[in-house]
Amino acid sequence: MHSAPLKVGDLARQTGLSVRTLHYYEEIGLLSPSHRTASGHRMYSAGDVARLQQIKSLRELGFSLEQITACLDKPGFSPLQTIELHLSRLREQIALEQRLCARLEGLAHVLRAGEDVSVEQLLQTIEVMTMIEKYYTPEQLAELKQRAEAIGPEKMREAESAWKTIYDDMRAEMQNGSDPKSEPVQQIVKRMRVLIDAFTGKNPEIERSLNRMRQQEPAMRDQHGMDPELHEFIGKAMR
Amino acid sequence: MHSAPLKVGDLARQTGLSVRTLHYYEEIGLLSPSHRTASGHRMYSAGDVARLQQIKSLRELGFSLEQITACLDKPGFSPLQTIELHLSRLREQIALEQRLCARLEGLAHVLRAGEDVSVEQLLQTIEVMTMIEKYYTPEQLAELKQRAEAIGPEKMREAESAWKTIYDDMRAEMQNGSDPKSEPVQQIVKRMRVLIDAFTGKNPEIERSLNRMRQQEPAMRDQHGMDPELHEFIGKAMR
DNA sequence: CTTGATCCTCACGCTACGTGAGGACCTAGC
DNA sequence: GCTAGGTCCTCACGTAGCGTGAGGATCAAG
Repeated sequence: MHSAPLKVGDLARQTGLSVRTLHYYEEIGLLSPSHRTASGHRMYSAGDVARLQQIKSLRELGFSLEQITACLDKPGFSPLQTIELHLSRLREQIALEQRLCARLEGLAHVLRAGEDVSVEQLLQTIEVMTMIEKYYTPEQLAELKQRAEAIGPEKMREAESAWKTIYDDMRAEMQNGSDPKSEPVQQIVKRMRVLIDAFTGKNPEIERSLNRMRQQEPAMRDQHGMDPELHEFIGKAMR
Repeated sequence: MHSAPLKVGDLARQTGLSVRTLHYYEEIGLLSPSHRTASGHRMYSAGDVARLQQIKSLRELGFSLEQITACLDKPGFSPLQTIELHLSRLREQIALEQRLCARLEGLAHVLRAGEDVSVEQLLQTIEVMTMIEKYYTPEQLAELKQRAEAIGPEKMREAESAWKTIYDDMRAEMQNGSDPKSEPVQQIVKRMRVLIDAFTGKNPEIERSLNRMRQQEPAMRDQHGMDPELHEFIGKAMR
């Protein structure tokens, strides 16, 4: 009536584990076969198989072999507490990975937009992203992301090139020796206003964050071929 | 103008890494200090520091040290593809962990309901849960879960005890020798119907799954003190 | 009796470092 | 010049959960 004891290979096939795994489980005292033949071959009884099933169940729940050993061998063991601890850690890890996922998605998005995906481009994008995350609150970032999706990628590229022409025009005015308060310069400032409002959504908090970042991060300016004099000139023009 | 080279301890403090980590990065050829003193002390230049910053950025994105080495040292390297691969694996892992989380939550929920949280209780609950997951499709499980939440835990416990009295009453009828088709037995069947409908939500798919499980899993019956004769009797009564 | 499958133990490999051990070097104060 | 405390060096073992051989014994079938 009782099933015959199994050899390692048979048990391995039956459970889908490897022979090495069963050896290891014995090595750490988690599952020892209840019998050995005279020649030293392991013989697993039905009870051993049942225990292995339990081990597999607990493994699928993500417990470590050490925890499983404690759970199965210590008599007064509280599983609920262990599970809750395990759960809290798992939830934390998921939250962490989701944040990471969001960052990677953003990164992939940016890289897909530009065609050159060199390592330098990657590293600079990362740098910009971490910098951005430093200056904006998570809520602001969510708002920015939402607005970016509403606007669409073509409009984003248009804005990108609009900034370039604005900088070119500004530089031309500066090299002409124009007064920052003069009419043609103020016209360019109006074009900047439109773009900035499109970016910030006229949210004053976001505009403050943007200004803080522009002031404190010299690396940001280099991106668009911005030099200190031009920066100074634009600063005057915007007042 | 250029910053002085740093010793390991200084670099470690500056980056928040450990000295051992920096030693290790050199060991695997990821970051070697560009100079050593005559006595063998490592001296990290500003360029080394910059490279370390890049390494840190890529590490925060979850890349392995081997991937980072490849990324930084091979000239023709496509980051986008790597990131997308990384992303897909990460998303898969998150999905896996979320399923695991749901299972652990269900487990914790069941364990909190009953007061005895012994290891046997835990293992039996796991067994029942995996069995349930085998017979119902994920959509059906979601439906069941939703209904369970709508009903609330007290009603669940009421249903639990209602089942017990139904089994008791049925057993009494059986031991009285009643005909399964007789009026009092059919009254009990009606009470069963109500409970089953409450569980299945009158969804015929779910009822089919339930019947399949009841037929194929003898272990399920033992839970409520069900024996083969009683099972047989109830089967006749329900036709 | 041979042959191929299976079994045994031993032992190194993997990741990304932590944690000493034992000894050389550096800087400050005396 | 000497000492003391801090910092540096290399070497080497430990982690979790096995994978992957090496080299040899045992088993079941023909």
